[in-house]
Amino acid sequence: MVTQAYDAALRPAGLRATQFTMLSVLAIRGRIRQREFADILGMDGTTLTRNLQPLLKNGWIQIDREKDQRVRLISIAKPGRRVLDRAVPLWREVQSQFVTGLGDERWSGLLGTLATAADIAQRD
Amino acid sequence: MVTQAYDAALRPAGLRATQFTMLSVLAIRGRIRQREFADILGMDGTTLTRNLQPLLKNGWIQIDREKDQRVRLISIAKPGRRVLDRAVPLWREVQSQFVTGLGDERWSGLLGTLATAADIAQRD
DNA sequence: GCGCATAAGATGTATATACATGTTTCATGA
DNA sequence: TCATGAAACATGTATATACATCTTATGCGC
Repeated sequence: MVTQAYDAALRPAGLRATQFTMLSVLAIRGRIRQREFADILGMDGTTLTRNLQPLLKNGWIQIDREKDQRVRLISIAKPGRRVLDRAVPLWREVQSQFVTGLGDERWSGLLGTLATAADIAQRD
Repeated sequence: MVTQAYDAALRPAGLRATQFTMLSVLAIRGRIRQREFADILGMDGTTLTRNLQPLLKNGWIQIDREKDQRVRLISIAKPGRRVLDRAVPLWREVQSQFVTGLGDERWSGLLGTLATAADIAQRD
């Protein structure tokens, strides 16, 4: 339900929640190896390979090689920055609805609890 | 990451987390209308239509009609109960890892916070 | 009883997700 | 130097997810 709310809020910008997250990471981190990108997103490597396709198709990202020909370097392209800029206010709006609705206490508690849950999930 | 942990734990039983949830609801609630089933799961109606297919293919559920020919009544079938029975101990194991790892305090806090988040998500 | 709005599902299309496995490239030890 | 194992990524296949739209069946007003 939460993902549906974020998807609905971002729809006017033409972005899904996953795509918004991916472009945001690229905007903040700059050019990054595909492998490291998958780790940051907590996403299986093969999932990332598929999820890059819509972004590439729209010209929102760029993929380069380095000396090591196995590695792909992912970066956000100018059209990607434009669509991200249009999406950020929409994201802020829905984000603030959740933060305000939950209150600072429960909001920060949620972040901490989910981080711990992710740790537990990776222990196995 | 959490879903991946549940999927991995349930794999020996041949169930995905979503399928475990669906069969559990059917086991508890008995025969139920497809529409109401979707509401309980917080799942779009068309998503439920697709998600029923693997369960049907495996003979785990049964679909009946009632007087109103538009309505489909979903119920768990015997093979579904068997696979669910095998899966429950696996689910308990991974479930207890999260509950124990988080502690009762944060666990119950998480349940309450997520319920509120779902309310907020549905307000729009 | 008829027409029409509505309810319940199904279908077309697109994205998201991951496991098993395949391919290419690199590093490393004999 | 060369075989071999490992790293990085892609592909085959299956499931999960939802929006737009379609089909079919009901209910309701007149």
